[in-house]
Amino acid sequence: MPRVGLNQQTVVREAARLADEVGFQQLTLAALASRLGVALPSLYKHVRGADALAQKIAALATAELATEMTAAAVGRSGGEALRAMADAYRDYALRHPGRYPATQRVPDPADPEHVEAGERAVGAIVAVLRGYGLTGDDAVDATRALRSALHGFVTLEAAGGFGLPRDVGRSYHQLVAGLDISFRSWPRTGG
Amino acid sequence: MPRVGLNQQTVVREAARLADEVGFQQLTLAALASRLGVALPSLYKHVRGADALAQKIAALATAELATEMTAAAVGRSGGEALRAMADAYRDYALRHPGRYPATQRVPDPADPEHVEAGERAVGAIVAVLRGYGLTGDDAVDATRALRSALHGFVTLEAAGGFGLPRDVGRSYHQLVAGLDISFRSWPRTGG
DNA sequence: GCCCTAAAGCTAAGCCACCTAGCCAAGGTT
DNA sequence: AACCTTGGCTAGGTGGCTTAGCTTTAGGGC
Repeated sequence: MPRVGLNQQTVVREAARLADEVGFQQLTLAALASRLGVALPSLYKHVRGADALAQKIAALATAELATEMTAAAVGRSGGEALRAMADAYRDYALRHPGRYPATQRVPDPADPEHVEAGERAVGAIVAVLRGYGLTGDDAVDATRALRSALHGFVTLEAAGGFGLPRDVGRSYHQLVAGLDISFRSWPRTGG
Repeated sequence: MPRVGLNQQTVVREAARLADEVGFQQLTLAALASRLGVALPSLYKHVRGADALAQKIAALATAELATEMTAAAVGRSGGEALRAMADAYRDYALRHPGRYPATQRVPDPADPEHVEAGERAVGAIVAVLRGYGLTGDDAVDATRALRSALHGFVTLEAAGGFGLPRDVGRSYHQLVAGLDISFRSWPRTGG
């Protein structure tokens, strides 16, 4: 039996690719194993199990998303930064329909890379909000609002929740424009 | 073998109750059957299978949510209606953590009650937006924004995505306040 | 160059979920 | 009373995930 030469990274990357094709929920160890040219139990040499694999995909996807959000916002500020970051966010979700849902998994404290990726993602948002003068509790509230709006939108879009013919991209831009207005007039609690 | 006297409604209602206890994803036909005092295959006399059951729970939950949203908005308008409806929305999600995710399933065209429930839910939102003078394409965009924001928030909240100690209810109220501001200054495209 | 060992692969087997087939009894209808 | 619909059942099959335990590869030390 010739060795395929897998390691955790190759397994997780291929799993992420497969998830993008078939959907995160439909990702199965059996399909992944056959894709990698290996019998199913062999995967356990590289990954602890299905849940651990999901967590690793989450760490990967969160890191990728954080990187793209950060890249979009760099060199911009205020509404421009917000729009660029929001576009990058939706872009990622559309390009990676399988990985995206994984990004919402709460980071595993036992996985430093996952934790760090989550912090980078939130950090990107906080940096943009600072451009609106939002800090402290205000920034926490605004971060939650921004995450909710973007996540909710791309989730509903992916689920086919927007049935009407109205262009979805336009709706997204309106949503982001609304966030811009909200953040500019966000009530300052001084927290 | 004494008959238990099940029918589709009792099965679906108990399934919804069970989902609220264990989570929508963790709902299993085996657990439901044992809860109903019946062997697993007997459920198939009332429900076509696991997916059909999920769809029926979705129809039930969507109808309940639509009713509560409508009730909250009745007799109110503008920001007051928006806040009441948003509170009802989050309330429902918190009270019914198992049913809530089902409400995001796109209505089954073959199930008139499901379709009608979905229309009532959207109708409640549209009615509130009319109080802001939003109609046509503007209303479509605003509906999508509102759904995204509320759904995203309660989803992240349920997933434990809000780690910081900052009070979640306050953040939600800020989010809704932001939506109020956005809708008041929503760009009118005259669509 | 040989051997030893860690690790990467394998087969076998068990658990649990969903689903189908086909049987039997309960209970209302004629 | 006989009948037939229907709601329950058992048995059995599929496809997930997982563990146990074996084999062989491949690399490092002598």
